Amino acid sequence: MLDKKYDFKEKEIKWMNYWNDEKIYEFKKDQREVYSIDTPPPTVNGKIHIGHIFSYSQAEMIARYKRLKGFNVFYPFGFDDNGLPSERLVEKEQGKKAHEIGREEFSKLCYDTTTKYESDFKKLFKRAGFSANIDNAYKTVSPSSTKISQISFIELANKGACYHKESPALWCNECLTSIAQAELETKTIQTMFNYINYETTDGETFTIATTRPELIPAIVCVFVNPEDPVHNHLIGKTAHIPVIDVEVPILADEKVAIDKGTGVVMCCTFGDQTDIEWWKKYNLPLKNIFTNDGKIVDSVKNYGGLTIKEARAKIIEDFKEAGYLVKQEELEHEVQVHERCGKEVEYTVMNQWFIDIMNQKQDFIDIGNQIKWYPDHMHIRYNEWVENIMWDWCISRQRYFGVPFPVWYCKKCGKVKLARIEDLPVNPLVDQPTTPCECGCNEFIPEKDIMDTWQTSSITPLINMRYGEKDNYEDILKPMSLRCNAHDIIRTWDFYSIVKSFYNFGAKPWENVMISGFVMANKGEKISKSKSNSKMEPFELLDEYGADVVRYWAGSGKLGTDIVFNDETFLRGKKLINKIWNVSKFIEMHLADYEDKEFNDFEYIDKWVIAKFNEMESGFIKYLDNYEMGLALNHLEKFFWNFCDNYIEIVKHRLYRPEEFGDIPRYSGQKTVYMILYKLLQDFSIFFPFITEEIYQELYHDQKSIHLTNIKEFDYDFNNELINGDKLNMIISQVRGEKSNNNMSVKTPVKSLKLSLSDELNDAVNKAIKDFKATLFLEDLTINKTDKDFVIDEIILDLDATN
RNA sequence: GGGCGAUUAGCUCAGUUGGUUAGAGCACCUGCCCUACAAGCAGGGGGUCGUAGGUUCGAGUCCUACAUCGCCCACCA
Repeated sequence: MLDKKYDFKEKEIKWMNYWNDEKIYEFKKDQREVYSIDTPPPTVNGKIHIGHIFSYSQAEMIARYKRLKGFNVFYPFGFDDNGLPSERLVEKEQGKKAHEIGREEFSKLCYDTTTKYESDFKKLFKRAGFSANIDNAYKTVSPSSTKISQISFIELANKGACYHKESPALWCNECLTSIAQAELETKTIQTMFNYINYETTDGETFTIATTRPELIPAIVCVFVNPEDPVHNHLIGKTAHIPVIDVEVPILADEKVAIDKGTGVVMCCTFGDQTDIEWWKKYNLPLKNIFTNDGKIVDSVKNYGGLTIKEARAKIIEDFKEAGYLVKQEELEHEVQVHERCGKEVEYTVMNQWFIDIMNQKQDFIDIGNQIKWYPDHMHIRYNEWVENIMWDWCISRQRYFGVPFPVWYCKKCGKVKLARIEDLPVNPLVDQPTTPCECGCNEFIPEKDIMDTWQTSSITPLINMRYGEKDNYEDILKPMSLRCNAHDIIRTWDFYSIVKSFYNFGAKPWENVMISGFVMANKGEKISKSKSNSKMEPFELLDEYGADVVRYWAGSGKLGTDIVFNDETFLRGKKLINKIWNVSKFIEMHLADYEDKEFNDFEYIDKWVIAKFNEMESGFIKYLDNYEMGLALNHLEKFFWNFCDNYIEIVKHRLYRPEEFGDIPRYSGQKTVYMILYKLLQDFSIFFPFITEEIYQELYHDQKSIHLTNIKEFDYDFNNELINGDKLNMIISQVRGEKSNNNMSVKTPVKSLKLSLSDELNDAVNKAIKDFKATLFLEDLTINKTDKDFVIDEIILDLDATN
């Protein structure tokens, strides 16, 4: 017997353990078609927020749907624990910077800390009813991931797709590492636009405008546009920069915007992207005046040793004092900052490893075109990113905790020495190459840098297929069926994965990409950036509402669309769960003597509701096939409430009173509720794995778990009853309305009802006459003919009846 | 400045390929404890579908322009 009230606290733990013990979701190769899901390994930075539940649940629902459809679902899980996010977490917890702790100890701390936080994530996802392989989660920093990551790297290097070069790169002087374009964010800052006078050596004064006067000591030339009538006569002259007392040439370039600032630009190596372009194009000298930790190098007179900000203030002061500062304007503009720390990025020139992006853009677009994107417009977003990218992918990081490059440099000739595949994984700081350099030298300098964390997380398809191992899944995971993630990492995870798949295999990594939205705390306020709000803490929500209700919220809404957190949706979910429980209790009550057997003598209303179910489920499946789990749920929910409020209200009389209606009509009702509840539970199990399991085990139990059953269409085709059954229900509804308008109970007897009906509807009413009369508490029915569907001519209520 | 999305009831949102009187939940109002459920049931009020044009027999839905909001990117001279 189902309990009077559903206690999610008790039941959810029970079924969580049951699924675990019985290995309900375990993957084993068999003859079934595989559906594989490449789910994002969460970044382990300590913060678990409701956004995790939201987008991960949506993919989880797809896993459950595909399982119900008969696929052998391969649903691995992992953690992205290497790299800067983990390092920053540890630095914060220790209150010390990595270099103060020391490389080895720091790495160990990172490993231990991430493992600790991962266990919280595992708990969370299990409690939320995730059917992924959580216990065997991979770590992107583990030896096996390291090995695969290094194999991938070596394959790229051997193909010439990956190169080592001294080149300008984006630099974060907070995190002390180079970074990639994808790791940038834009931030609006208030700054000062400074107008400063320079002079030509023949005595003409001209003005430049800059927001970054501290870069003046790095000036290498001045540019004007050759089309600029006011300034083009300066071209070819030499500019004298006061205060710092240097002379630089004045050159022409059409990229200078005449109407921006003063129309005269100084080029410093490097202040921005354009400076780098000009530096390459005109072969300009290099004046690297910043130290890696954001100070002016000592060799700069007067300013050496100052921080960038201090230098900015002092230079302005000096130019002002000398009379060269013409004016200052307040300016609000966007600057690029490092997404991990929010600090403005600089540029630096050093030896780095890069993956070729710029030469293969079209291939990346082509692969994007071979993948189906849900929703479709996210594909455009991907294309936009690829088209606008400006740098090769810098994968070197001057950090500690991550995958080491399997690389040494020959001490004698300097040549790059790659590790042999069979020797992987290697750590060049500890291990030595197993063969000498081509030049014969046996001494090597190890590569100290580690790889960008995306270099490894972009190969989750390879990690999932255990690439390079003997016992692998390459045959079933090339390509994987589905990649799912939120829209913030299209440009990183999705893009880089496509890059890697292109270089490693020359093929797409997945068939489909499903992009979920973001949870917003308020309109325009990302949850990850809002202050912690206990109302939205995942564990507290799970405690208060239970996993099924939390999943209801997560599964609502439209794919790819951001949602604002609101607790009305939780309330709605709570009501739905409660209703599922209650109607199941009702049905169980009437199945005490039920035996399932072949039966074809269904009552009219039973045929109608079976047809309604079929109609609903085909729409339901259509939504799910398009990864629209929110719309699918909505669709199912709508049917379900109608089923309870309309159909159950009709059939209950027949179920309660066989002496009045007969045993066979009662059996028809029993069979109908038995079959429909089974299918409803299956459909709902995608969203509510716990309560559906509880009811399923109590009432059906034909498999070890509802999550091992398959959905099949009803064999019955009762579509003929659809339209007139709906109309019959409209009549019932209107008569009930009449009672309600008279402030009477729905049980108020109807003394007399006069209807005019079409022939078809007349036929339907006759077939369902007993149900019809019982539902309305109708005593006397008169039917006339009409060419309309129906007209209610007269309703006489028994007004003396006590409510 | 470029790209994408959104704009529908007081609030949160549905509205499948254009087709009768535009839907749901919450909130509000009126009733109803009827042997599954008051976390419920039966009803009700409430919308010129962002603005202006256009295509069409017919537009919330298609086209054009504009406005507002959000996201991504570019813009550090």
